[in-house]
Amino acid sequence: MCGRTTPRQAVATAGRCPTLWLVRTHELVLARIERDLSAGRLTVGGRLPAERTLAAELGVSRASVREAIRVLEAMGIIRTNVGSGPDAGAVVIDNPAAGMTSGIRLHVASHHVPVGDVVQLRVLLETWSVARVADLVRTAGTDGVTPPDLVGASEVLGLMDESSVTIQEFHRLDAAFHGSLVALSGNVLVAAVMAGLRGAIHDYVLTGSLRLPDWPATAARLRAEHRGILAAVEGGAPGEAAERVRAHIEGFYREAELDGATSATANDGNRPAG
Amino acid sequence: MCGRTTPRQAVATAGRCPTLWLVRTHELVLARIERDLSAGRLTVGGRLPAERTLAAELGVSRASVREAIRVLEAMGIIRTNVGSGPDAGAVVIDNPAAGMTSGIRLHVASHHVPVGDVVQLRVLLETWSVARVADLVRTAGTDGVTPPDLVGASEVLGLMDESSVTIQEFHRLDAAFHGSLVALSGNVLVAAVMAGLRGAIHDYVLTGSLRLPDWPATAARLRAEHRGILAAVEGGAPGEAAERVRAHIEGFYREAELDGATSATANDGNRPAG
DNA sequence: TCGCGATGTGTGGCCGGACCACACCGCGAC
DNA sequence: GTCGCGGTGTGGTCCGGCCACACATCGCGA
Repeated sequence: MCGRTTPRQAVATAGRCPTLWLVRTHELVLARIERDLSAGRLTVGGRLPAERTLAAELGVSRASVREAIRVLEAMGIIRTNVGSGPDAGAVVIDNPAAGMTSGIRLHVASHHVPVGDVVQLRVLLETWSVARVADLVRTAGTDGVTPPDLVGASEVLGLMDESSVTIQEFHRLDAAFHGSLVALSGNVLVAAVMAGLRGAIHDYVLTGSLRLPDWPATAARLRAEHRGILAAVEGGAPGEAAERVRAHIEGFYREAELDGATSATANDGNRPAG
Repeated sequence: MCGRTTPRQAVATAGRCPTLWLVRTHELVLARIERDLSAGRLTVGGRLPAERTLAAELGVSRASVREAIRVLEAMGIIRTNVGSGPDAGAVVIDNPAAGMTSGIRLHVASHHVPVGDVVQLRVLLETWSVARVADLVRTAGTDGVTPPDLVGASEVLGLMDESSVTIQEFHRLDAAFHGSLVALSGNVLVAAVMAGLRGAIHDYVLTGSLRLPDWPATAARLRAEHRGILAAVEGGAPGEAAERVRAHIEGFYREAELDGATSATANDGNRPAG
């Protein structure tokens, strides 16, 4: 036996311990939950069994259950709450962006993923998204496709025009605008990755903005570019929308001097602005 | 005080507990490690302090440290090993794909991210990558750019020609081929996301392949398509390479009947906008 | 009868201590 | 010199406990 005599040892027919059953205990819990998710026994909004219950059911310690729950929480699969009532316990949510955000942020922190790569991927996803949405606008009606609803994005732009918005609020609204456009592309995974990218470098963006010599001027330019992007989308011009988005994003990162060398071509001069 | 009197309580100047210091203990550990990573005190290949040491340093319990370590492990930031020696303990690695894989897989399992969305994103990333690599080939030499090294990809194709490869091996090599092309694009984040996408739906692909009526024929077609993609890349033809990749991926998923409705617009053909 | 405080119950959060298997390291016997 | 064996430090696992929290219930007094 191993690690104290335990119910789990009853499963191992015979012999040594960890290397033999070759999965750590918390992975066993993860597997169980993933199965429940897959089989539909657990759906968004549902609740996991209580930690103590789950531990007893699986014959593992509560500590192992908690480790698994932490992982799921980090992935944006569940959310935990103390207390009692309908919202207490570990409820299944679906927030892929959360996991993306922390994961990417950590890898950026470990200096293995350059900020430039993040920006590059963001440009790729976002140009694709707006092009797609613009194309939906263009083809709407011709084949029964309902046109995408752009009022949300438009309203956000209205809020950004308020002169009282702080830099923080501005970026929050900016995220909302870009996010709503990407969401209209219909691909939830792309939207999640996008949100993750944004979140991962949010601090960089904020500190970069605070360094800008003339934020009001920059903000005004960004507002105008947003209008232009939205107009291109509303006009059903995929190519123009994509190009405007590309210029918008790359321009800002260049101005904020966040265009750190991409892992791509670190050798050729990728610091055009000086 | 709260949760038994503990060193940590000394930090809280006064008052209630969890909601007041509003971060869970393991997040405190995560923050510390992220700081160390960011500051370069912790680099790839380095080792975290022992769990007991870390717990003592931060004034938290070993359980909380372990929860944080589980999260980092799930993200592909660290890898843990028992025993002693240079490889023991929690060593910093950098495997973003691992976190992506499990994260995406879980969200697919929870029925919130359709397989079709995964495929769509894969097509987007991979067409971009091969187009980029092909463009690098095309412009190589003209401005001091060293041409990408395609021998690795070519060798993998050679291995796939062996008649003895099983379906499992075939898909492993297929992943290696696509992975090497994406890696040549130079964007490590794109490569990581790609690997994550592949891993997340690997089981689907495998079972889908086993269902195919005539696997040898399919395999032969896939091999030919790989050759075509590689030729287009080697020939410096971005557009052709991208189109071949798109057809290759979409064709396979359609044949294997894995092109489940995308969350996007299940009605129109999921053409990448344009 | 109605309102409201005290009490009960189930939840996650956290702790400390314990034991195990493992891998290495160095000492001592041969 | 070589071999064997115990010491040491590591993660892996478990147990039992206590706390704060939020809700549900009951009982008491107005």
